[in-house]
Amino acid sequence: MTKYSEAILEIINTSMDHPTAMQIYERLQASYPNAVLATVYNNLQRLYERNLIRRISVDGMADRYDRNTRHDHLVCRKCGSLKDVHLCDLSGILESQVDVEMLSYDLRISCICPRCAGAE
Amino acid sequence: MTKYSEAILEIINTSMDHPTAMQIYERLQASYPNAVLATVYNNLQRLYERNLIRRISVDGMADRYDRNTRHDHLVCRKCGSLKDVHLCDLSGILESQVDVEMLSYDLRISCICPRCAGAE
DNA sequence: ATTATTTTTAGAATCATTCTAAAAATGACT
DNA sequence: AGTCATTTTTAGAATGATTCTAAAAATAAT
Repeated sequence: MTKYSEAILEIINTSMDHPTAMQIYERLQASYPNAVLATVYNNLQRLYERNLIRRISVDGMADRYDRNTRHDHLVCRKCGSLKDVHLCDLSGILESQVDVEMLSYDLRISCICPRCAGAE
Repeated sequence: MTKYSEAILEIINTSMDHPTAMQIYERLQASYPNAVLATVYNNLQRLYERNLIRRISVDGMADRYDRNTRHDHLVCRKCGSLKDVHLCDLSGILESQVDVEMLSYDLRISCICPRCAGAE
């Protein structure tokens, strides 16, 4: 764990808003003004491979990063915004239905967020 | 529904391999050799908005498209390959736990595909 | 038929992300 | 504390999927 890894992991673990690489980069500037965007990407990739963070890809938008805690997401079908939601753990149910080793699962519920619903 | 919409929807509905826009474009060439890639993107976008097809974004790869039937996916954590899997319908369970209108849900099970598991 | 709307086209533009190669930092082992 | 190997950082270029633009064509509406 280098200082950048630590700092980036910390940012993700304390952010509630599913930041993009760019947003993480901006937040990192506060403590490391000389860090470079490529470093953020490098570290995000490594943290992801080590399974320390989650990555959420929604079409058309930059990937977003999230703490690796058990929770699910509401995804707005219009604007792509994410919201955490804590549903029951489905691991057991799913594991019994799948014949490969399940590393994790990702559940996204598609909906229209209040903001988009309001803007009709 | 224009001829391109129809043809592209048909391609997606009869493809079992989660094709990318480029692959759909290539397959479309068989019946419409003059069609253009932008047309494929335009139509994919429209079909998606009309909820006639599914779109699957996995980080780092081109989006893939899929029939809009109830099924879930195994996603290889290494190579990103997709495989259909038919798990029980969770709509009921989920709907009761969420306080917004659920349009649909997307469940991905992360695993290592046989090919990647073999290549150690 | 005329007008309005939607779709297609070609190519440029965008933009997130990855790549490259060199420099720096770190770690391992004497 | 010195050498060698490995990992990380850096700057900037390159990539590549997707979107945008503006004009032409097709389609639908009146």
